[in-house]
Amino acid sequence: MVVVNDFDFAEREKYWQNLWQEEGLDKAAEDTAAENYYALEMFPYPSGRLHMGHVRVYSIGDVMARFKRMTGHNVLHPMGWDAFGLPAENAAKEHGNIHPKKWTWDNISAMKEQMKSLGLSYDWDREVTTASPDYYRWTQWFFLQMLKNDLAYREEAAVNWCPSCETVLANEQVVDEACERCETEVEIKQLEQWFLKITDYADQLLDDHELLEKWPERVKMMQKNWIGRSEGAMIKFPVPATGDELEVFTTRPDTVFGATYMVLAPEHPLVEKFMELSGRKEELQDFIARVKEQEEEERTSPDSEKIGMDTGIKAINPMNGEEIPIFIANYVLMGYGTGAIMAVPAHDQRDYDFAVKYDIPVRQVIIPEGEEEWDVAEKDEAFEEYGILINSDKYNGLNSASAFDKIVRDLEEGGLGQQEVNFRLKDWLISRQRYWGAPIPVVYCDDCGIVPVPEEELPVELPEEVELTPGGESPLKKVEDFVNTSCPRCDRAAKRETDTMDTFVDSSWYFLRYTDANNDEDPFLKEKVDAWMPVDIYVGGVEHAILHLLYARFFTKVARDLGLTSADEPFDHYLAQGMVLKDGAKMSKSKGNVVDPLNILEKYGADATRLFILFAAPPEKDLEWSNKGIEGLQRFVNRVWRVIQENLTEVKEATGKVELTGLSDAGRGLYRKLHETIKKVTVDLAERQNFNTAISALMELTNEVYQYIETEEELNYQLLAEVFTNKLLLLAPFAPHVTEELWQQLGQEFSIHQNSWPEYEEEALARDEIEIVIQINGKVRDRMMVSADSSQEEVKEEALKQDKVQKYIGSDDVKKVIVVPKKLVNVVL
RNA sequence: GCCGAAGUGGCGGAAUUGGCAGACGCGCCGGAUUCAAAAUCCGGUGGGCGCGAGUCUGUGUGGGUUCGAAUCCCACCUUCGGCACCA
Repeated sequence: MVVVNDFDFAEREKYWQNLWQEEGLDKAAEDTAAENYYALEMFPYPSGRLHMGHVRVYSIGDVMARFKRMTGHNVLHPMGWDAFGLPAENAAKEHGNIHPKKWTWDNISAMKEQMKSLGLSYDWDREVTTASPDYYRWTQWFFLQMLKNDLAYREEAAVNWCPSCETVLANEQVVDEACERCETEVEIKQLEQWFLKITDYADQLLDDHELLEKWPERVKMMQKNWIGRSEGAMIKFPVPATGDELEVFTTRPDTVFGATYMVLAPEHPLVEKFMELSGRKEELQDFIARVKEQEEEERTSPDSEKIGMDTGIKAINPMNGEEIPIFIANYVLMGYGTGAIMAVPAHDQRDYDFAVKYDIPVRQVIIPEGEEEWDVAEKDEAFEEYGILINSDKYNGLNSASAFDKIVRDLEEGGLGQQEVNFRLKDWLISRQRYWGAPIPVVYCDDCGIVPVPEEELPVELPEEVELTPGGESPLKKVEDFVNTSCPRCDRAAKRETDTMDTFVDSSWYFLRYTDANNDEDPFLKEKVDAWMPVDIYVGGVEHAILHLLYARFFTKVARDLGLTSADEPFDHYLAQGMVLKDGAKMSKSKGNVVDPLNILEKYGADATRLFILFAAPPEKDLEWSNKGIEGLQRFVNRVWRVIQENLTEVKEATGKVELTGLSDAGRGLYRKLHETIKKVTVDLAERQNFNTAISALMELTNEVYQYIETEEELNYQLLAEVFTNKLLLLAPFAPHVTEELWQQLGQEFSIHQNSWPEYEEEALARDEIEIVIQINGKVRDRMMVSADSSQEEVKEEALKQDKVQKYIGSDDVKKVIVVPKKLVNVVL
């Protein structure tokens, strides 16, 4: 027996990584006849250290990229850096004099090295860094295009303020009233800020989910909930006392005859005017102050008590001319609809509770359709379903749906309302009072107002000399050289915008830039972007389901409407990969359960690490890290290695193609297993992205090779040569280093990664005899071998002849026999 | 409250179209090798009863459809995720 050493991953992995890089194996070609394939993983924030979550996403993406290269595709597999953001500023503050720029670039080079040591096959010629002026120049350019097309605007609004990050946040970045980054509770402030009009695209973002067949349903559902489309009507209620018209949004115009009062949110613009007229100004002021003191959470919880106060002012119901009181109450929010409602206590439980409390009339206008009866007064509960109209004048007897249409039509004719769709989604607040971001390229001129920086003057570069002191304003405000400029329009002294852009803006278009990453004339050429877009597979964490993925979809649609690309959607297939857990919890410093990939790579090597993280769970599920588990995969690598070492000389000498007819039974079995494995791994990669089952199939094949070698008297080295080379090809996307090494040892030409993916032979899969399971009354009782071409009738008869079957039948009657071809026979007694 | 996903051995997971439940790996048990160990190789491993051939039982719970259900239907429980006084 030959004594062999295990694969020396520490030395050989590095060797191959360098060689691949020198040979430029991973570069995407352009204008080839091959079909393009764009494999992308969410680019990281350059924190300086890779974590296990990174190892997982990038391993998944790399397998897909390598697999597609082998199946003859021209693959674009780029990487870059989401390099703007707060951690760089915080690090600068904490570690004294490190400039965010230096910190960021140092981290990038460190992480790049770590990625290389994982054997990831990126085309580094297309690397993008969002914090680099030649990238953010185009981020600013995008902003200017949006400004030009009324998709960017500045407005005063109630916004979320994170006191710890000292900046405003978009709604998407607030989770449970706290900052998504630092979990500090946000404050609501009235401030003037920059917004992007994502609401203009609300309908498209919703409707085009239909195009996204290869997206997880739950992600589309989350976006759907977030966008929150509801159909209804805008109705105007005249207020004779002031001459105003009070606009409300309702999804139930069919219940308009049941409106017995109106409610304004305390922040509603008409509140002030109504208070003056009410004659009870002070009481109302006290009340509003009380509501505003309530914590946001308390105020917006469905369980909290509804409180309100009558203003004494009346509105007129436009449908029946009835005069109804206007209340101010805590349960109506300024942030949704118009901040005012028509209250229909009989058909809305909240209004019902309020009406009972304040002794307001309840008028039922809908009754259930059909048998059921529902009297609101009797049940002491609102009836919220659709039904048949009553007490509604000429609309009586109609069902809700047709009453909805008729009432809306009549309102429209009278100029008193119209059909309307309302969204929960709000415009995207993108300005940030931070230094380390792309400056918003506008100038404020006393005479000309807001003036965009001319495109040829881009980028508006971030000044390097800056003092990062706290204060709640952009640090750029204090950089006089930056702030003081001249107006591009009138040339008089003017001031620059000092806010920078949300980093999610940077990441909303980076996948477009990769397609033409080094273009310094344009963000990208249309022909290049169209050659690659949409991304064929996009891999990343589901924590971005709403944030990044919604913004990226929005940007792509804007780019399309600007004529920059033909793509409607950025990502054809989104693979939402699960988290990497340790001891059942997300790895975190505070829990002390962090496993550092660098230690793991050092101890087990890149191949074993990649294999384990792909094997331990299907990609979309959370994965429990296990040090024992990775040892198992290292064992597998060495099993593959060892069996080839032990037979290397003979296998290298064996030439020629295996002849099916010349094989022994055991050889035939191994040959079949090889082709079954080719089929299985191909389907798992191409159709299911189930890397775990693909790897287990390769383990089975390896086990079978060991079986064959142990049991077969005279080894067929030709067969083994064919099994080994094909197995290495199948394993290459998962474990690129050890397969390359073995490939070379077998005397094959560099590089295995430039070889074609193996194809299975139908005839190798064929069997002369197949095993048939025999069930009696659905329970497995026996099995038998039959010739593969037996007819159903023959199988049935053969089954009934079996001793065991006869024993079970005994004296009973056989009622029925079910034959499933090539699988089983079920005898029903 | 509304919407969605999931629940399978000691553990991670497999079963792709309604057809042998538990592939593969971890762990554990046994054997070979060794002076001994590590490593490696081989075998066993859902639970109950049985010396055994066997046999009963088993995919969150309870029903149902079917010759046959982890898979389909109904009801429920649990966990996770999204939205939530949204008018």
